[in-house]
Amino acid sequence: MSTDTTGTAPARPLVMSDVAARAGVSHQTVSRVVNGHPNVAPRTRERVQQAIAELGYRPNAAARALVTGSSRTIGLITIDVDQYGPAQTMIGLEQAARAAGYSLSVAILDRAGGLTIAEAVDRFVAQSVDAVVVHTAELQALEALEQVDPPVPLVAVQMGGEGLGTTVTVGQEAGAQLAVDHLLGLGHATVHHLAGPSYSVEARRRIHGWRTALARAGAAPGELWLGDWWPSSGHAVGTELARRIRAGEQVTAVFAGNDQMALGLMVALHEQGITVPGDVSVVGFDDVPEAPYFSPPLTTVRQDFAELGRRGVELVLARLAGEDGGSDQVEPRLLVRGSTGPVHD
Amino acid sequence: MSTDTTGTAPARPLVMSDVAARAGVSHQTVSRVVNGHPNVAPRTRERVQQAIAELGYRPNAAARALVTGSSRTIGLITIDVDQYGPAQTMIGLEQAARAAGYSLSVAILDRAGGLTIAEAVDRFVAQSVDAVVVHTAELQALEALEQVDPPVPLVAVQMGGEGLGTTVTVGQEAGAQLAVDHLLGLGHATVHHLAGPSYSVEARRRIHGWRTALARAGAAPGELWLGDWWPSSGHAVGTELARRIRAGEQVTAVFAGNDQMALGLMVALHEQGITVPGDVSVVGFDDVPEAPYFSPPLTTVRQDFAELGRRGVELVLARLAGEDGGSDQVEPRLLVRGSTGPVHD
DNA sequence: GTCCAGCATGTTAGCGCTAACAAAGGTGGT
DNA sequence: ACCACCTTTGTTAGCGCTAACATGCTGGAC
Repeated sequence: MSTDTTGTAPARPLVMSDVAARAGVSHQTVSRVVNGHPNVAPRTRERVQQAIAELGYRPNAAARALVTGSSRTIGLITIDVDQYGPAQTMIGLEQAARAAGYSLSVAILDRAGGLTIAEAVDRFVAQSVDAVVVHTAELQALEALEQVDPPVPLVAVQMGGEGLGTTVTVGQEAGAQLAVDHLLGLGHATVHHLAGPSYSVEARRRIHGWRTALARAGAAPGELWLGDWWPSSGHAVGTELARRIRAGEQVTAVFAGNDQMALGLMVALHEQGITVPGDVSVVGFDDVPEAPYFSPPLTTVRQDFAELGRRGVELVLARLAGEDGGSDQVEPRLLVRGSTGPVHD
Repeated sequence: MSTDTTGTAPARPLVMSDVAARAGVSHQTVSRVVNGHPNVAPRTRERVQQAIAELGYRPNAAARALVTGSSRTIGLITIDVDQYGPAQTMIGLEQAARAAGYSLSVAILDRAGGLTIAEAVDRFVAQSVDAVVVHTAELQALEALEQVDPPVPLVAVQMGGEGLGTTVTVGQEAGAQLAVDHLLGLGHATVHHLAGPSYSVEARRRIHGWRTALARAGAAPGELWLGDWWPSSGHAVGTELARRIRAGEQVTAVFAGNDQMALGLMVALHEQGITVPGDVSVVGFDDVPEAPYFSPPLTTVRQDFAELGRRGVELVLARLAGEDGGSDQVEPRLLVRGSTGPVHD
């Protein structure tokens, strides 16, 4: 791919003075061209650029990082990238970062505690990253984060914490409200909630939004169950729920904390002879690509995960430019499909 | 998290000579301790380590990279991390890399061509990464890769290409064979295949495995359809297939190239009144976490994606240690669930 | 006791780059 | 014609670290 007029691959890596020699200038002039400094004569600039192209020269990032103190790298601390949402956010982040000339270094936390947030931040600082983005909704991580005071900007994405400075979040409360209002609008007396695990800040905020929306509408409080985001937990809750419905309890609407739990729930209800949306309406959260192909197709609240990542980078750049950046929020929206319908009595 | 007996956060970043001064030794001795060199007196070593701990010193990675030419970073070029498999592989890679003391820098290709493989490799080389791992099954990327000759080890993961040097792959042919044999064993006359897109090397290898398995068993050749990995393409094929079945065609077994297409296919068949596995048996590929909760639960071929990532790092380390490493393969296995059954006539 | 091996530690140079300063050349106002 | 000033280019120093070499010391062989 690289133009190489000499015909041979350079054994020794090229350095700035190789380019300088070829262009007949000093290495400093090459540096000025590479970094786009203004005071270079157009003809000189052109000659240097040609030498760079002919040689296929690339500046050494380590040397540059050493002298400038900046590596043009953003460190991303994330978790659960095997889930659709976090993966999408990472994609959004990487692309926005690259567009701004930064590369992305990634540390993946695991619940087993192989790496703590503080360690990850520490590693990134030693790596001279220019900023750290933390993408997690874990309460524990959030608490740990408050202890950390890195010498570089730190931006939190999808965490609902207070006192954390720069943060981008999805409007979880608004999303929950959308789901609840939709179900109440269909005539359901109340809405029950299958929430994500208690260590998740997102889950907590959805619970809060759900409670608030019910209260605001004057509906009876619903029941709360906790899952772990995965289909199996939805399945377990669904099995128990079906038993209670057959025993005569009135449960007609469930708002699940994510699509995967909604899936498990619907399958369990179906296995037990409860129909969706005939007997029970179900709303999910996320809008994973499979959601339209569940049986029935899932009504859900879409989060724009990639946008979250892009906004995260925007905040990073703002902080790097010395601005405050403040905090930002991405708004979710409701997609009505086949898993919700009016109450049948 | 860091011990800080001075009580104040250091404004100026700590350098090696700060530690040296505190421990009463030269900066070189500190360097020796940090790098675990043998010829340091135990008492001196201890004193230095204590100074490091007290000060919270971390060596500057850029300076080290500059002088050693190694950044202890592995560059990962990947694609489709929003799919379960690639995301899992990335997790496996990151954890294995971190365990070996390397950090991971990530570049995400997109089909829109925002970044080419050659550019990504180039960027990583300029970043002084110690090795590059490419994780993609795109034919185009594979071809581009053959043009690239980076000055660092390059390991390909999940690409079935030849002439690419060090490679880790999942045994796609073996996986396809498992699926076909299972279906033939249930009495199906032949097996049709809903494959992934033609730019995918994995898809091609599964097609090859499927053809071979049918031929080896003496079964009639099946029909081939191409999808794009996503549920919607499976749905389109399923709709057409149902029409033909109702028109009297004999189609009783389909092997789908991944679980998501199998999902779309099953939903379409169901919508058209064709039962699974009563009328048609379906086998998927991947074993995504949702697969047991499809209707019916999906029989599928599990790939151990995380293992793929770990093996990739093993090969990188072998190459870095000067060994050949050769190539490696991870074997898939069949999980029989509810979407396959005997033929009904 | 002498000598040299071998260990512990210090000193120096330099990785490739950018920042700061220095020098040379050109321009325009008077 | 002269000087002030700006533009262009070059020279030098140093970022924080490791490698290579230098030094001083201890201890066993003879």
